[in-house]
Amino acid sequence: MSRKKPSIKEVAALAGVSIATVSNVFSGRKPVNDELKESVRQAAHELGYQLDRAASQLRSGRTRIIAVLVPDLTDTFFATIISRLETAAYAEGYDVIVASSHNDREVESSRLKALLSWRPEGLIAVPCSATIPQELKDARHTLPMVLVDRVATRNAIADTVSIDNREAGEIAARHLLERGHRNIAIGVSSLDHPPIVERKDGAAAIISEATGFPPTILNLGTDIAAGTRAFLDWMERNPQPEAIIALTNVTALSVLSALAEHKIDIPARASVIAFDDYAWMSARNTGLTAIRQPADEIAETAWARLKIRIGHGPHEPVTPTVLNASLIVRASVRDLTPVIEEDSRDQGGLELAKPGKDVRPTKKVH
Amino acid sequence: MSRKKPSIKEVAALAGVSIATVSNVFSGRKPVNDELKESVRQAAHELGYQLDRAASQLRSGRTRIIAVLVPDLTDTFFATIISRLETAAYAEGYDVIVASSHNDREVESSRLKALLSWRPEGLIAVPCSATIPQELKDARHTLPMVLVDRVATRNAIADTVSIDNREAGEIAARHLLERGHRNIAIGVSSLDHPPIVERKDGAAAIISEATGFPPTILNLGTDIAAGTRAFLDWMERNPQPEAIIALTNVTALSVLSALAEHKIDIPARASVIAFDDYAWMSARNTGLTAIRQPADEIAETAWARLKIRIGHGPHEPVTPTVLNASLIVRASVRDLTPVIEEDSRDQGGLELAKPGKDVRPTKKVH
DNA sequence: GTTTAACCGTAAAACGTTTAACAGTGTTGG
DNA sequence: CCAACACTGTTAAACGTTTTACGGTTAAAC
Repeated sequence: MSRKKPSIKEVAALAGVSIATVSNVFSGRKPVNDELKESVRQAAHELGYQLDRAASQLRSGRTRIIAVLVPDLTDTFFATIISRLETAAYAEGYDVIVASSHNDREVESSRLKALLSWRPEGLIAVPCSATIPQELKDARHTLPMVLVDRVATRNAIADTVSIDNREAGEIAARHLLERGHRNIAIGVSSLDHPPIVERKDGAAAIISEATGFPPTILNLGTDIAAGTRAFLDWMERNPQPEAIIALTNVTALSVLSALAEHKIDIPARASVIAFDDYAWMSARNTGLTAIRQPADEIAETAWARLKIRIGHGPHEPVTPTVLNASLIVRASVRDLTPVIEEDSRDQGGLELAKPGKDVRPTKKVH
Repeated sequence: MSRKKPSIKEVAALAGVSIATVSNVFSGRKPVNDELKESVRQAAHELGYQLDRAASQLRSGRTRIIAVLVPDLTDTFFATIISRLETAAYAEGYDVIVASSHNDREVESSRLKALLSWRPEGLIAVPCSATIPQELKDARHTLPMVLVDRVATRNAIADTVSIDNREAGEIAARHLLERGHRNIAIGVSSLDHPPIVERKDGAAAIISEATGFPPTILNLGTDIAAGTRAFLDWMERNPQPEAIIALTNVTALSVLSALAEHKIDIPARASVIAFDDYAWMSARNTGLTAIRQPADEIAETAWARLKIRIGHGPHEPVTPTVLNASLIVRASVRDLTPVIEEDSRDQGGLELAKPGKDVRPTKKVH
């Protein structure tokens, strides 16, 4: 029970071999006679020997580290990505170092510096805003990296993995329109995030085209409590919309909290489409209709992409990968389309049918 | 734009000083003349110099690393703890390395080994089961560590931070009993987790005492989908309980999903007390009454404790810290106590009153 | 029986820092 | 005026690995 950690030298001494042999036993780099190997193992075990990473890294130049940066660890979407990334990387002998920018550009920059000081062999980052931090730009030619989610696909500085956000917005809007909604508000987290802008643009375009006027855009931020207040404020000054599209899970939570505060029934008095697909969304009597982002698939694609990049070096052209979101239909969107033939352009649909649960069967649309 | 990262040597050469001086400029260990300092900074900037952690660690023996192990990254409770820990540690110049055991003892052991190979200066761990992994036991005298949440407070091998789980269970049970519930089921995640056992025991004791018979215990596991199925299975074979205490946020989600599947209204047809306090719990028309664990406070306490331990060395006696959970009363528990004087021992209370929202004001009970 | 080759070990030189020991300057106190 | 000291900077020795170059056996090939 000595205080100091034993080094390879002591293992070598105890086993009666050179340190190079000990190194070879553990790294498997060169073959070692079986019984020697055994006695080295024995000696190492006896001393409780453990490789010193720092020394190993220094000498070999390989760190086997993958750095991961996300805007918020407590957002299940990012947590899912990290979790997936961690197992994938670990399975291939890499260790993952995680940092969170807490949705703050200053912090992001500082954490990124810390991350890079580990000399990672690869980086997977979800930038917290549209402005790619300088650290990333500087590193792009020397460090394999892939940017995920909050990135513009055009003119990206590195490989990207994201979803077709415009399409996602369109799907949500179309679903609402098909069910007869006209008076639609869109809750966004921040117009500084490219995907949010795209979702919003996608939804807004479809809605404008169908209704002739653009939907209301509500900026609710990335903090749930603040978003709730913002939505409540807005509700006080405006007529309540028929339907709300929340372009983020955080936004959805803000909207739902605000509606709950006023005991506004969903979907009887307001329809909601949420973003992302979490357990709590279906663990309610009126399950939330939502746009699902394939978090697992995003993580796996990013990892696959990073490995390719690590293999190929920086001279391959930048590759954007775009995945597709899908609509999960549950019960939070009311169907306003009248069963009897009527003027479906009627704007006052809200008061038409009497409140009641939507009893259509739940189904998935690709 | 050279491929290779510049070392301290090149910075020294460019600035025309010795490498020791460069080191002093960055570490601040010894004072350096202002203009020299400036020219070193200049040179470093010019070359894009960045300290090599591996070399630094190897020589100094200090890693400034805190290792953190949790059972599941996607569980918001743990994510919150990590997030808090990360900022606290970072503010004091430490870097955090996170690993998830994915609720698997094998994985836990393997990840722990990886974590320890970083030679961290401290470790904060949430073990995934009651059996403390051997790696931790081995390290307890050489590595400052604090065990969080899933630990028994008695005979702990290291400092612990947890909540008073028995009390938490009691609070939940008492709340239900006070509101006239008798037929109570308890959903647990795993009886291999000491806190869960304590919560269960606390609740069960109170319930047994009041009703004369023990509550049903439902083992729903740590996976939401599996838990939902388990609960549905159970519901098929048994009369639905008046009230359910879910001793975990995952369990709560399982129970809620199952109830939602059968469109069982809360609290009209079933009352629910959940665990932990998340945004989605209040973002519903009938907010969930829940036992709140102070995740932030747990993280901060653990960090404070770890710092003390790092300062004091391993010879101080082990200190358990116990925090308190609190009941957040919302609307998911129905009040069965009759307004007119009646036999409150009536077991068939379920059919008595007609379904309706509980409109009592939301209030907190410490 | 000598040459080659294959095999398995070892010695020693890195890797990029930190740090103890030292050295060269003023500056100050006696 | 000299010893003592503070102040800054340098030299060189670590730290624990990996890895290159080499050496010594043994077996195979001629």
